[in-house]
Amino acid sequence: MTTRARREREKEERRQTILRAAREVFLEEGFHRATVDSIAERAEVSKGTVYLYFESKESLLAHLLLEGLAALLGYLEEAYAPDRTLDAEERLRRLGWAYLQFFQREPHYFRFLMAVDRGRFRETVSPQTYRQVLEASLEGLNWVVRAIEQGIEEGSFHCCDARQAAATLWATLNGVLELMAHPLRQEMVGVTPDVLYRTAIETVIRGLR
Amino acid sequence: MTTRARREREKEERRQTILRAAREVFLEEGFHRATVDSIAERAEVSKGTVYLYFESKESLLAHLLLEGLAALLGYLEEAYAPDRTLDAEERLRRLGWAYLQFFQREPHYFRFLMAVDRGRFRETVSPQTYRQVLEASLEGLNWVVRAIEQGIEEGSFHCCDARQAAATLWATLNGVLELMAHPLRQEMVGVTPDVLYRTAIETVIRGLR
DNA sequence: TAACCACGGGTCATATACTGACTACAAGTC
DNA sequence: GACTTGTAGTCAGTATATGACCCGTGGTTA
Repeated sequence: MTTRARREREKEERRQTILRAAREVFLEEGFHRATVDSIAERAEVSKGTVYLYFESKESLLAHLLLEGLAALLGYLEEAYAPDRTLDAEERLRRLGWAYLQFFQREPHYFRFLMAVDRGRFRETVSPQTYRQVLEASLEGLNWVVRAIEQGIEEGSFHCCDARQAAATLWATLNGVLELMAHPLRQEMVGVTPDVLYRTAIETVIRGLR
Repeated sequence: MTTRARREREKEERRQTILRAAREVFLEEGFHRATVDSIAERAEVSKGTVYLYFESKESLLAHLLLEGLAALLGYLEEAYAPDRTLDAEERLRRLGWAYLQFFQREPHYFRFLMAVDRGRFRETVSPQTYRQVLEASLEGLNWVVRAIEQGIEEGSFHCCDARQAAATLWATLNGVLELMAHPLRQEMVGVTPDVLYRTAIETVIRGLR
């Protein structure tokens, strides 16, 4: 039936509407102060409908996080290009660029991931959700780790703890992205954000040689 | 309830989807050959849903016509500006311009009105629908009639049958609009459509003086 | 001419989606 | 420790959508 496709489309749209509303309310109020009623109201549905699409308030949070991370992972995997042969430095540059892309194209997800991962996140969600989020995050970092390990094997990077090095790169880039959101800081630094971003990547790469 | 507004919006959207589908199918197949099943399919709903929103196949046609005419009447009334004082010629120019606007902004309605009003329309619909459509059409023409009568009263137009003059203007403009849809004819004439349109209006007005 | 059949307008019992008043309970307040 | 408040989560009731079906019409064949 032609109808089938349309109905599924509409269902997915409603789901997304609810997720978007939840994201906004969580960002504005924080998870604890946010109420399911206000999410429902923002999404223009009844509370019952929210529970028709998501089993609990926490699962709204989990879906936001996991879908955001899934999107990021998509960007990273494509950048890494596992089935192409690229040298380690090239891979790192591409991964860094992908992260910037994610930041620019999915600003909501990015902001949300950043906002959630501070404060008492561990106590907020079930151990299960916590584990899933942790695993997805690690999976992201792993693309970077893999590129660095490749560089060590190839002899172009000096020997070091790859995970630690990956974390350094990640933290560095976060710092630059954070700066992008603050015009004042940007002006203080006096460099356009993308030059700064590129410089940051190159600096870390040089440090790894 | 916040929900209320959204639900009414969605209902109206569905209604419009069905109307649009009906318009397309009627134009492609003609009223008789068109089937309600194919309209439902195009609108991605079941036949039952079509009958939930419209009571019959004919009422689909009637709504398309009457809503199209209502839109046109809106343009005309605004152009005539009953509560402002304008001279007759200015009113005619504005009415002509409004008709062009309608043609450009509501091409679907325009095409549909043109297409339906030939062939065996009278036998196709109930006398009731026929009367309503006729009345709405006359109401449109009446704005033109009124402007011409005003010109006669003011002494700027020579005495004539206002209705007949209005029909002349209308037919003239239809001719130009028809031409607009045919690039070849346009090229033959060698004048840009809006110059032609303006000329046509001015010619008729001059003829009325 | 009569028997048949395919088509398509219109119906309605059923299925799906949505609602919001309600319950239960946790966290504060006196 | 009783009492209030606020909110996560439930469910009986309602609104909306579906498509198998009914039935008349107009065309076809014997």
